[in-house]
Amino acid sequence: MSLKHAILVLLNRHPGTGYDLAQRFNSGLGNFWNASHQQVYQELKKLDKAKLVEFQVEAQSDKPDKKVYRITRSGQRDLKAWLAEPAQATRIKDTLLVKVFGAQDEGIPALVAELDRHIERRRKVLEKYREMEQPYFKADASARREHLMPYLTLRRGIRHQLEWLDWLTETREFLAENRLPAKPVPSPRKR
Amino acid sequence: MSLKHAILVLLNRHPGTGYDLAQRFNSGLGNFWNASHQQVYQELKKLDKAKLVEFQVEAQSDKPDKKVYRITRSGQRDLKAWLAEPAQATRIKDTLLVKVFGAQDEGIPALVAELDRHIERRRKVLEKYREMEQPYFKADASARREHLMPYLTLRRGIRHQLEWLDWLTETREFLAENRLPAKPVPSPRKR
DNA sequence: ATAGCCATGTAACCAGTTACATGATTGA
DNA sequence: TCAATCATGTAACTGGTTACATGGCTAT
Repeated sequence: MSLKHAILVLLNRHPGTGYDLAQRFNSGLGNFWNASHQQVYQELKKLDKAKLVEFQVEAQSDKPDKKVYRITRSGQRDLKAWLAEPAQATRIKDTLLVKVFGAQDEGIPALVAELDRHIERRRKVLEKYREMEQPYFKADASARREHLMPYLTLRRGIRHQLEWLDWLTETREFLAENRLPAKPVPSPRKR
Repeated sequence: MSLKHAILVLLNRHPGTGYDLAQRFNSGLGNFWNASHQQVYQELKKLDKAKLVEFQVEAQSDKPDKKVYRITRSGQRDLKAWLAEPAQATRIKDTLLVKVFGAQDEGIPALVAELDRHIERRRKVLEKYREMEQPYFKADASARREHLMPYLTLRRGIRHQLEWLDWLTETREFLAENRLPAKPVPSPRKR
């Protein structure tokens, strides 16, 4: 698990409320690590007890009061140590693939429709990522350097969607046209 | 979740023991849906109670007795209904990406070493998948038709490893040489 | 000897999801 | 009036991991 560290990473960039963190988990880092607000609030409580984060209550007249959390020194030490640890490679864990694996003849038309839905969704996500990519190239060198790490992970997201779309469309074709793959997956040659 | 259905999918192909299923979760389907033996035994117990699977005890003199599970009619109905349901698209959830996102200047050399380890591992997995791909192309048309669905998912696995390697190597280069990406991720043109 | 495979399980814990709960402000 | 956004939380449940436990056979 690394919800703990995902939160530390976010607070290390800049302080924020639990609500705010939950929002950030819907974009940026959230594109490859997600958490609900319930989880975030619980985790912040734990992190506070462990003195890895601290907060200040800000009273607001128009909106509810908020607790603005920030990372502590000890939190930064913990984060640094975690970043240096080796991470284990994750496996794919995907329901759609279980369905493709298990599909029977009668289920093929329904599966093709399902693949179409996924193609649609992946296209939209890709579009969103492409829009997120633009500001990086409009920025000057120093801003690019500052946002390099998030941008590198965004590149992973873009590649990931492209790869999905590639597989989804070829698989859709094979099943819809009742054809069999004729060749192994091509290895891209080095540029 | 779909451990329940992953097990039904496996037992629908052919019967097996809990131990056997746990093994199968380390290859084939297991390359994109994993489960430990502890989980499998618990789940089989539940599935048995729900009458979706049944088992027969086979006594063995040399090895411990075993329970061979098979899917029931009602299990097949359940599986069929599940296969027809839409699946939601999964998000990436990956510790390595959190680390890349959160890395600070002092941590870059360690991160490069980490990326190298991941490149090594992904290469090995790819090699394994490439070996798994060969029998498919050595088989005749009817055997290919029979193993089509598992092979299609294997193609996803291969593409996935290729995509990872692509990203890992480019990211490694950017960080090791302290260069910035000069262009957006290229879109592959249609073949 | 020792490690690995076959074969089964329990118990404790941690992570994550869903449902429930409150309450003010703002815009359609 | 209804939905959305800001802001916080609790409770119950489900899924998944780690540790513990047993025990015989086979190959190095």
